[in-house]
Amino acid sequence: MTDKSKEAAGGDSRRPEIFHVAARLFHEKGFAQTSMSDISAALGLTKAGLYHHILSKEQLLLAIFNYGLDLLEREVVQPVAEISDPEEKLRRLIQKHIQLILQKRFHEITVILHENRTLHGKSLDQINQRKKKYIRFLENILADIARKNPRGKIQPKLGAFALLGMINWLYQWYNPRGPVSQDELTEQFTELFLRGYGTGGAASPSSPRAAR
Amino acid sequence: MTDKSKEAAGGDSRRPEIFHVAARLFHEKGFAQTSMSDISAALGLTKAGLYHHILSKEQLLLAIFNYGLDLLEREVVQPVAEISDPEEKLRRLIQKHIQLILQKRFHEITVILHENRTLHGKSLDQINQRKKKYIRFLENILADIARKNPRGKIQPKLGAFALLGMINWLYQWYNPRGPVSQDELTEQFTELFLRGYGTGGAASPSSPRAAR
Amino acid sequence: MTDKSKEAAGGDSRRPEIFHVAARLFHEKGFAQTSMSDISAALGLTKAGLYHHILSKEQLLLAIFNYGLDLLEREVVQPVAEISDPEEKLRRLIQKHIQLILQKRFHEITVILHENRTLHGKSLDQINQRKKKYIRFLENILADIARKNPRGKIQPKLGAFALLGMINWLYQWYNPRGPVSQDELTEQFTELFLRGYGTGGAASPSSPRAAR
Amino acid sequence: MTDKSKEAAGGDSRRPEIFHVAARLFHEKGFAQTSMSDISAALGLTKAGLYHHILSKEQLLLAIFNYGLDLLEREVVQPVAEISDPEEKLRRLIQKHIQLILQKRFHEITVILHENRTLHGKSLDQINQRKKKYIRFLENILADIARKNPRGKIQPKLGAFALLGMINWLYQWYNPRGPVSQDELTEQFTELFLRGYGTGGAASPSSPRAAR
DNA sequence: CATGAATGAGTATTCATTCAT
DNA sequence: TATGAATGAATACTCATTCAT
Repeated sequence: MTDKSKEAAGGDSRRPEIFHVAARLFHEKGFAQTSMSDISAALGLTKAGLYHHILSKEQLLLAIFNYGLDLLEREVVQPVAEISDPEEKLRRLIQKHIQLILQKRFHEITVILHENRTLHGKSLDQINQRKKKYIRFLENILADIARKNPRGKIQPKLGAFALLGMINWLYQWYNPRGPVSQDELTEQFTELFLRGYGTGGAASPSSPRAAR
Repeated sequence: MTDKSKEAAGGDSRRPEIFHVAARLFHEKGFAQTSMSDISAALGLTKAGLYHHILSKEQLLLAIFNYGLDLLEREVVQPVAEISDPEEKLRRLIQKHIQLILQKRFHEITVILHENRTLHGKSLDQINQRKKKYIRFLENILADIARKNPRGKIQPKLGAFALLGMINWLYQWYNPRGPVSQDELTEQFTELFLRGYGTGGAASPSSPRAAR
Repeated sequence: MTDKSKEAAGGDSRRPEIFHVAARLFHEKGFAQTSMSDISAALGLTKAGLYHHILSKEQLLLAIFNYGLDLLEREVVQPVAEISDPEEKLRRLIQKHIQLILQKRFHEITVILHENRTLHGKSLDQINQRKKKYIRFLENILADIARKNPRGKIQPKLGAFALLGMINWLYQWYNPRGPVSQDELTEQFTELFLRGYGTGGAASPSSPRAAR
Repeated sequence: MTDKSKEAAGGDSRRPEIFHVAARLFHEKGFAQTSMSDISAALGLTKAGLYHHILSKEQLLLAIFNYGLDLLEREVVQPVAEISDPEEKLRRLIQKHIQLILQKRFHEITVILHENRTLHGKSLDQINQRKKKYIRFLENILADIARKNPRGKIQPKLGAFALLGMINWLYQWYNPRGPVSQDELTEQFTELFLRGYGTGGAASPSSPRAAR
């Protein structure tokens, strides 16, 4: 509220730009290999100028983490939560999660995935809690499906981590300008996971369009 | 014989120990956040003493990468290559790859998975070639299965990366002292992927025992 | 304006002081034996503070070289170039060159003479070109004299290097507070070289006064 | 006399080779930039092996200095001392000194000229005394000439340093494979200096042959 | 004689951060 | 807001030298 509002979101219009540029650099070179000089230069600021907007390098990383997790909640969790059918929920979650990783604020998400061991103490705890919340959200969907469909033998927890592994690993290899389109990718990953988990193998009516 | 023996494998009995300790530290703190002082202290050496055995921090990382990829070839590729039935090949690869990540030289493998953007130039090229060789090995198995079993609709390339994502992501969450045993994990991941990829869902005769 | 102003000349008022102090230390102890710590301490700065003004030790040396060669051009070449009579040109060059070595920015010039093998690559090429330009300037004067005065049998090139050796060697032995005054030195070196090269031995009207 | 005779010359046949190789490296890269590793590698020894022959890097440099000054005395001073005519003495000294610098043990002599500020304390004093002895030897010759030939007005001390400057500077620029032969160089430098100093300008009967 | 292993002190350089202006 | 100057602590790496074997 006061002028010292570096931590609060209010009144600093350059902060989203700073987060995004920093996230891009953290993604490209790694957090430890990116200097505050790199970031300020990429922003057209001096080092001291950058410090007018942020408190420290670690707080900057924390802000990026929270920004990325905000996106995850807004772009994946919220739309999915509004759906009632569990299988349809899962289909949509896969589609939206892939979409998030591949298109929206790619760098912020990648930093979350890669700079796992970088945060410490309270910051780390806070982030881990938000991550766990998402995992439980996914686990619950899988448990609902399993209840309706006793054919499957996969534990929801293992299914959840398998699915997250499949999707999160994308940042290590998937090239959006390569031969596999995002729609194709989404369709095949959905098919692979749903059939593997023991849910109806046929493609659902909600055929994946990369809804934007 | 000369000082150059740092590059050759011969006659430096402390090198394996150095690799393992360094790999553990790189895994725990990250490559960039681990100082040569950390490594030498963990080895009970001075910094200069450590440099008697290695050429540079980057060469040390490269050596660890190659050591880990040697393990992958010896412990996963070679045993699997001797099998003839494609589906049996895949089952064994999943089992052996999980085993490698969870038990054998855990740190070396984790460093390979995590410190992707750290190497540069020729070292990076060399490592990437070895990685691609493994991916092609897995793709070929999947293609063989698809040929025998036209029911599946998953492209071998996407299947390969999905499987690698599932398994490699383990290092981010799996706790060997947690409630899920390694056998259980192996069984469920095998079931999930094989059924999802479109191969016979019934458990095969080679029920997974974490063969040691 | 940006951090890049290290390379440009503008707006860093401490740079001349830094050059001079560094040149003094390089002269006294040699480039390799002078540490950046020595230089920063002599300037009343920390090491990191020194690096705020310069890019590297090698760039610092290069800057000193160029500064010294600037002096040579301003204090020797330009005044001499305005004279028309070749013999008078030579007398003035000897006087001015001795003056430069013994009085003006002694250290900068000495570093140029002594730290010959220290620069590398492009920096070395650039400096060598500037040096060669001066040698050709002197050679041309000697060639002009030889044309007018066919008595002499000394090749201009050998004459030039002999003269440069005589004068540049001064930094190895001449003590300004010793029994030989700078005027006396100038007079005798002029006499020795002109008579030896085969030009009129009588003292010229421009009797050497160490003009300041 | 005992086995500890590292300092004495006796009983270590590899020492001359070591001196020469070290002198070459000191000349090429400078004393401070040459590591004991460089030297031992160039000799095909280990570092510790090198230390069986020498006491320290500084003692090694001192030994090279003394070796070079031994050469100067043997190859220049002794032959010249046997001549009686002063002018002939001077001619021969010029010829022999140039010869020493350009052919015989080039590196040892160059190190003496260049690594002036490197020695300290007693070693420096000892070397400086030997150097001064040579300068006085040359000064005496010039004084003898001046006594016979009152035409000259150059002080012997200044003449001596001028001549040493001309000749010693050769190591900075003269290329033995260039267009100027060593005989030509010797002849022209002799002519230049003798005429300049005020001694008979005509070439003497002892025309310079690069006596080997 | 020779060596592999080791070291204490030092080197140039970088970095996140601060502060007077 | 912004900056130029500055810093304390750290970083990867090197070096001359020693010593048990």
